[in-house]
Amino acid sequence: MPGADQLSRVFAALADPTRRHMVARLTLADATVNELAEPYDVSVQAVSKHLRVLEEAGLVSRRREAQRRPVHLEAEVFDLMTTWIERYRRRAEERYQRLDALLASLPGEEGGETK
Amino acid sequence: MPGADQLSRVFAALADPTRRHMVARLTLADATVNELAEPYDVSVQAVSKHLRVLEEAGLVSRRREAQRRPVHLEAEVFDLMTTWIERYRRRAEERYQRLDALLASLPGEEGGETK
DNA sequence: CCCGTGTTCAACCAATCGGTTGGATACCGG
DNA sequence: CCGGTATCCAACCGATTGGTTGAACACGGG
Repeated sequence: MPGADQLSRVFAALADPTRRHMVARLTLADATVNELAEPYDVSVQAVSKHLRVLEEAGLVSRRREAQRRPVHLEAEVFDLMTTWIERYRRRAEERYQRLDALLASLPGEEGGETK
Repeated sequence: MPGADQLSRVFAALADPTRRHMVARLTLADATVNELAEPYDVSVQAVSKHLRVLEEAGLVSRRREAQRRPVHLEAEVFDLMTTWIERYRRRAEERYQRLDALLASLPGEEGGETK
């Protein structure tokens, strides 16, 4: 969507299985729109639209090469997601550790809610 | 999307900044719908809808506790994403290494830049 | 028991999405 | 310059999204 931040765009782009599949294919080699369209039974224009979504998310770039416009994966954008995910995963794990410590320090049966 | 796979659901769920913010908050502590709704100027029903999206993605669960229904983060689902991401990031990196090796082995004039 | 608080369900709405078809546009080879 | 191939832009369509409001449901405490 228009004013969306890049992280939202990246997640949204990868929410579509067709686009994930294209990204997977592009880890092997750059490809043209027609090559990318071949495995699916949708129109080339639909694939072109998917590529625009991936491009606006910063996941791919296109260069001009004669009539062709090969698509190239920009894998660094993955870091944006992993940074976000790892940050909160770490926080969640720390929370579990605190909870475990609390439970371990409790003397007995059930007890006093300290909140 | 009804028939979507879980990976698509997780990516789609996190494509919304409000939902990402809720997930971030839930790494600190479980919370009720009303507590989660408080920071935003949308209706409680809208927040309830967001929670349903997160729940269908497997990112949160809800238990019943008197009248309240506290929401709990299920952080393991993050692994689904990191597995996917790391798999293709690795492939992309391997591809770069092959490309570098190829370039290094070329009898080239310019560019023997080994970095 | 029933009132109030917390949450969900249902209908509706505008905007967006993923797809289509049809018509530009860009570039190369003859 | 002209034709062909590759790609994009524009208009349209049905389904989904994120939001609204209003009513229903589920409990626990006086």
